[in-house]
Amino acid sequence: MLRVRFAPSPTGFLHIGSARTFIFNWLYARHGGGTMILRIDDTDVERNTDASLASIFEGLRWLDLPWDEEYKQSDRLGLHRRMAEAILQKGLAYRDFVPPQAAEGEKSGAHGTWLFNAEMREMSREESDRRAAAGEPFALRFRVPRDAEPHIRFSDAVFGPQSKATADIEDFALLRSDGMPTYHLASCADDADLRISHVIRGQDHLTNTFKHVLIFDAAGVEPPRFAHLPLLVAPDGAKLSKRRHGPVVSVTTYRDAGFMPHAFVNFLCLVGWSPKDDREVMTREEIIDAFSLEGIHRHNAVVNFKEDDPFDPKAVWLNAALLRSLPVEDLAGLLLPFVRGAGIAVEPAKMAQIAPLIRERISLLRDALTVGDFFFAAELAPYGAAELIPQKGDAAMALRALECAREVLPGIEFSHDALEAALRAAAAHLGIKTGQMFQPVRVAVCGRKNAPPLFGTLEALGKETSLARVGQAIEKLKP
RNA sequence: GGCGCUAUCGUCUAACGGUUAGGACAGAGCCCUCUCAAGGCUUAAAUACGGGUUCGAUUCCCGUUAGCGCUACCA
Repeated sequence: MLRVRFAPSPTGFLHIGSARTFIFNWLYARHGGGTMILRIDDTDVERNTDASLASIFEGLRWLDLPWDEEYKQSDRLGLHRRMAEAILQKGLAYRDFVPPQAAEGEKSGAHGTWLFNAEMREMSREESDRRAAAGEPFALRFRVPRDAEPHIRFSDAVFGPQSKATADIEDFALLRSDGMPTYHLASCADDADLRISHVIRGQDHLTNTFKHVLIFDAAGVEPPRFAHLPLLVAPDGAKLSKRRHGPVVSVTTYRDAGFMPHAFVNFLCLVGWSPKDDREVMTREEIIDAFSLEGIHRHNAVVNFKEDDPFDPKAVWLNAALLRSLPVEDLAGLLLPFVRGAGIAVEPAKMAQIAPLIRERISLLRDALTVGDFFFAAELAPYGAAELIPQKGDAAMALRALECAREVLPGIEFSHDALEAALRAAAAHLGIKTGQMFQPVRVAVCGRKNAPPLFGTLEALGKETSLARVGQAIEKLKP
């Protein structure tokens, strides 16, 4: 039975590297007809926050990749302690009574890797039991079998055969002196209990895996299969971090800018994994179908964001491509809450008229606010009269064009075809090029030179607004 | 410091040991066109370095360099 899990710790917002780990797990589960489990690894009571937990759920729900089962480690502490106790009873762990601060000093003096405190490791069972019974606090440490087991080996589905000398593995903690399990213990105990078949996680856990293999062995459990993912890094090569890179790496930043969940998923898939052919724009089903652990890379990948632009250009392009492929009525529905969220009152019918005009001009949903600002604003942003002057023309030509427009527009139906016919006729009547006719009108109604196609724009704006803006433009041009 | 991992265009990536080292994004140019886009075409751009093995190495091995990760009673 294929069972995978994503196990975030609620110590910050959901960042894109974590999101990718979730996505890869989800894809692997769906590809193999398995079960996707969400497990909150909240054994670090000191650093957990409710806000973080909320942010993680918010981000994951937005991805729209539903999971099948959900657990929280803090509900399962009994299980963790039972496993710790079993390992202790087998003599494969021992109590360490050295207070954390004192241990710190001892380790910093060590050359190479600190391995263990001999006094604690070799303490008699009687003394250990007596001190524990007396209530003296202790951490439980794993007794790494350096003599019996010179090497620990496992085969990683991505990185291949892995081996490490036990002489290089320290006696790591299983239980803290407050009785809480450490990540290593809790993670392994839960993976075993939840019958996780594949652990797919970040490469930062690759070297931890030797410890985990040790724990599984000590517990007498067959370890799951491991697959480690290369890390997502910043353009300077540093691991993506919440602290250093801030909200640019938060999933909610993408959501709030108007990424489509699937475009975001599509982008993240392509970073660190490849379908091995030239496909890039893929549907969810295509990705599920193509997904395999063999397609995952072994080197870190850069998310190409900048100071002034937090989004990788490819992610933006993927999103733009997805928006363009949407039926216009769907796009209008997506745009509506974005525009309204900016405090602009707009009716669905009007949004439906605007959507096809801006759809090839926006990459993110929020771009509608800038690309289509003149549709939403009652008053146009100030612009210079010079903007109204067409190519190879002058102010007089602009004025004639606008006055002609003011004359013919009131008498026609404001539909695309009627507008086009009227304005082309006007150009012919004035003896100027169509562009020289259209450009002053465009600037008059949009307030800038670069804008969506004119006739549809006039239609969406309506007769009243269009004529008012043409009138204002004429005023600008009058001496 | 110790241990581990990695290395193809600016970025994401493809290439049974034999390819003019392919694609995409971003860039440049041209076309289309009422502007801007979108679309089409064209273009520039890479195997980190040094040794092997081999008839032949981006591909296999070793070394160097660089980067990253772990080295917590964090996860």
